[in-house]
Amino acid sequence: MANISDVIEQFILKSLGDDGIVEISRNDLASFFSCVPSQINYVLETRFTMDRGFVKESRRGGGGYIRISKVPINEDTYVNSLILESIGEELTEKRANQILDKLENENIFSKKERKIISSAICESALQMPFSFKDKLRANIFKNILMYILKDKGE
Amino acid sequence: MANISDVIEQFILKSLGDDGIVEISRNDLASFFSCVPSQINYVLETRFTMDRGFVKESRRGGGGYIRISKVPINEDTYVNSLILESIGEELTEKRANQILDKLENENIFSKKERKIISSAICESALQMPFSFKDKLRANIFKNILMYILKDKGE
DNA sequence: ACAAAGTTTGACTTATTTTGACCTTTGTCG
DNA sequence: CGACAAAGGTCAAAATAAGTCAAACTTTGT
Repeated sequence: MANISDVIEQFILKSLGDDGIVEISRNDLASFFSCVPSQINYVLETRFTMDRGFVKESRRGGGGYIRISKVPINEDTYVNSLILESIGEELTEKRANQILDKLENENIFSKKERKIISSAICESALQMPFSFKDKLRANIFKNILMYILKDKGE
Repeated sequence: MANISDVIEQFILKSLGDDGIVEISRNDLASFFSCVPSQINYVLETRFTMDRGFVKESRRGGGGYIRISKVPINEDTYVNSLILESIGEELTEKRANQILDKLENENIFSKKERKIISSAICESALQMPFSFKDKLRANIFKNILMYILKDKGE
């Protein structure tokens, strides 16, 4: 964890209240971590994504803020939207892991199940003599999710 | 044993902690041994293979790393023999399901876990414009098993 | 002596983070 | 209203790191 982005991410995660909401000041955070303000945007863009279940709101000007909220989801709706829209035709490993973060967080998959899935779609699993991996990954992922919808509760 | 690859191999092996995990920086290691960075990849490819019980993860960019974990593959278990001999280079869907039956029977995988795996390696998941599926399936399957070994008990 | 196998090297590629210059929005005060 | 300060936003260049691949070289076995 040697990069500052990860440190800031952890800091923000810890700052989330019980209601899953935190309000930060971009400039304050940046100066607290001695980095440029846009670094904060970078962290928000790469880590507090919709895929991971975060919603961001902000305001500029005096008294400006950035509010980050972790949104609760409806399992069926969420899984459905992953299959139908969110994943699409191609899926990078990074994004897949973000989605898995969320799915594990929401107890749709256990820790072990999540690891099974990530090891099924990681680079080393999809070793092949040409580049088709993201398509394949999307396909495998959706296939697993379809099963989750189908056999829920079993 | 005077070649640098063997020396680097030994160095990495010694660096493995009690948990069997070590995190290295490719560039640092290369400059420590005065070799080109890709030499490190060569060592990893030839010595820290799945067959020898190693799992590798890495990240590029600032704060990048290569993490090597040793999984207890030397214990003579069913899972080990699957990885080392039984599965081999190619695996049909039928045979995969036979193996999964047994793994579920032995409580290595729950019913749900088993279904996740079978949906990750079934025909429809591995849809692709040519035939390579059995190889891919073997690879994915072994990869999953490696992770199971790696995180056993967690 | 030669072919096969294994090792070394480096040019090129891809991924990720860090930094900074410039832009836009909002609030306040004269 | 208009100027200005206080926030946050955007985007691209630079820096940091790892990955790939093939050519050149070395070792080994027959």
